[in-house]
Amino acid sequence: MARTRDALTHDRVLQAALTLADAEGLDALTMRRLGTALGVEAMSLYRHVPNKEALLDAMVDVIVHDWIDDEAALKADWRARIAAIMHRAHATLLARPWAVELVTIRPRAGDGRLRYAETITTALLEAGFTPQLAHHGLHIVDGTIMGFTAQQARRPTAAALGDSVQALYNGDLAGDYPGISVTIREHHDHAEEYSLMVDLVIDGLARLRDGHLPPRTGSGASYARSLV
Amino acid sequence: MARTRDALTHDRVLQAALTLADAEGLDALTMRRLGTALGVEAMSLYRHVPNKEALLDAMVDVIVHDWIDDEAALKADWRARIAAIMHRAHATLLARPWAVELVTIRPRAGDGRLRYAETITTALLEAGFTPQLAHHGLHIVDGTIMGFTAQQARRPTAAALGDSVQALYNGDLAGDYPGISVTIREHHDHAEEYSLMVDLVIDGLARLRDGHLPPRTGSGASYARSLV
DNA sequence: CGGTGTATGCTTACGCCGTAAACTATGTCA
DNA sequence: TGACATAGTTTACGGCGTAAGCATACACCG
Repeated sequence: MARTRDALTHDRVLQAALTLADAEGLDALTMRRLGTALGVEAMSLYRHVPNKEALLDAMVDVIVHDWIDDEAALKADWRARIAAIMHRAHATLLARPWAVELVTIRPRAGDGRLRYAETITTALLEAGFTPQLAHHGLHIVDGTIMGFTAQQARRPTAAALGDSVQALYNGDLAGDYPGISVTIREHHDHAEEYSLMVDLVIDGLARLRDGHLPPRTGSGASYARSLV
Repeated sequence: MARTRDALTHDRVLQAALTLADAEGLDALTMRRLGTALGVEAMSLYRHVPNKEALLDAMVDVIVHDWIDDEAALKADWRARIAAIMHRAHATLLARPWAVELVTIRPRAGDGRLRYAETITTALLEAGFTPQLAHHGLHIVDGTIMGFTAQQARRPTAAALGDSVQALYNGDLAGDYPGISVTIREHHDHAEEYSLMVDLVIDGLARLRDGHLPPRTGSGASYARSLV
């Protein structure tokens, strides 16, 4: 049945997978359902994708690549460049909350992820960071994107978040948790908060580059030891 | 068969789940295998746990609670207090890499997580942060823990990381990715890098409290728009 | 001491999942 | 025309989470 028309391709499978995940979440992305979405049996997909893992990795790569897909922004000053990537990543992930899980966990690096890392690294190197500090910087930027976004993407599901959080809003637990009972009602603009963090991180990087070491609190080794 | 001896309890199930995940990873944690580990059929577990999701949530709560389980450290100066929590969290998660996936994704907040949030929040409030800033601060700290740790926990699996990273080390891709080809060989001490980030974040928080706003790069709204 | 109610764990079964293996139908080119 | 490669199908297997109903053994009461 090698029809020429409507032939399946790796890319059609990949796009359909993204669409399905967008529409119904990651749990709905099964090989059978993906097949159905493409009008095809599940096993047919295996002609174009070695296994589901590889498909997920490819999805990650598409998403991460998108973060640096803005030529205009990438010509600016290093701060603006990195800010652009961070904001784009944030927006992408909030639009596709299911992707957070994939992006934060999957280790396999395809071209998209490498290019993303490359873009940040060269921005830092060109801005006068030492290779060592650029390396740290990449991890700092990457970690900030993942951590912040994971956390904010976690929130929207707050409808089904657990009674405790409801109770907190009602002030019912003010005795047990006085601090968060106060702060939980604070005005909360995700974008604004993220923006603050982005600028804080970029400013921190600049200060590091210029030799302003933050006051050290300790190496952490003692805390690690206290776990045993 | 309500034996008095060796009776199953919620806590025994929970502990066994943690042990199994520690020993063989999260994929190995199935209800059947967990039952076997406890010398019991899978369905017996459901007398003590409503479903697997709830078990995973309970595991998360144990882990997060552990982050603030250090009374000595929690009496110190606010910087040291937050640093202690962050380092403890990092150490815990690196020791239990499988937990990263759970902790970063699961939204349901039990007592452990609430108490963790409470501890950080009150530390900040006591240190003179406004409720608004304390709220941001909690998210900043939490995001940093998750993001950084997820990333570092991702690395160790680098053995099975993909040929591209191997190639990078060999310098084979220096043409395509000149920046990371240079920086990837940088000396890399996870603990030291994390320490740097912790201090950078805490210093950033202090500066925020004291009114030193970092130079703003933009609200991010434009990048969000550029996605459409 | 014997009977009974109830908590605890077991058995069976269902509908999902990812995917291995073998098969069939199609289009290509000699 | 006929052989071959390619694309999609069929069938099947072992594993998953868990619903439903059953069996057992203890705790308590008379």
